[in-house]
Amino acid sequence: MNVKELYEEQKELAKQAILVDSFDKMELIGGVDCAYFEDNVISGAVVIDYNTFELVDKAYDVLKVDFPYIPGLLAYREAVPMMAAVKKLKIRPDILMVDGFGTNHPRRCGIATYIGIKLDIPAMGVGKSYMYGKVEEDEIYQDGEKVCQLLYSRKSKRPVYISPGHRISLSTSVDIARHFMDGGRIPLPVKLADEYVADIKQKILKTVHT
DNA sequence: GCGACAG
DNA sequence: ATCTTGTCGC
Repeated sequence: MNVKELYEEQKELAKQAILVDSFDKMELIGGVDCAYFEDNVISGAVVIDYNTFELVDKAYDVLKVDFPYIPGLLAYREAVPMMAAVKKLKIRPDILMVDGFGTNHPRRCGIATYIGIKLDIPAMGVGKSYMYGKVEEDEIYQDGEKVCQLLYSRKSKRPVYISPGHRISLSTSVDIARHFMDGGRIPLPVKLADEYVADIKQKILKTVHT
């Protein structure tokens, strides 16, 4: 498939995105992220208890990189690995927090939306840098529609970009992100997933000298 | 043609 | 994302 066809697929998936809360509970929140070494992708998923902030489950996978990084097409590089890690979890999270964007995307199909639809699971995006759209104050608009909220932690000067992916609204996504913003810049689920894959990476490099 | 667009 | 030392600040 060429870039043009992938663009079309994203537009089709975007049409299927449900941007209103569509779940009956949010007790377990998942976090997913990726790390790299040579031509491998390490994907990791964690599950955090919304009320106690405890880590209740985690799983990872290591796969060969099979797609380059192309702005706007990150999902085609990291979605399969991330979904593989999520499928290995023993405990299913009620909502998934993905490192990246959701509907705040050139074709309204960031990796959070992509994964949410593919796995039919509520998903939201947590981006670390500007992606797309008209910035007004601390929110971002596309076609006059609010698609992203900037969140600033007490410390950091740089915000985190929150956007809904699938089966969840922007406001609820922001509520959840705020709930897990204890101190640091990155919401807990994503932060733990990030530390998790970084840890797995170190263990692998330490074991397999190459 | 130019610019911009996560990780 | 990743390659990398020291260094400024709470």
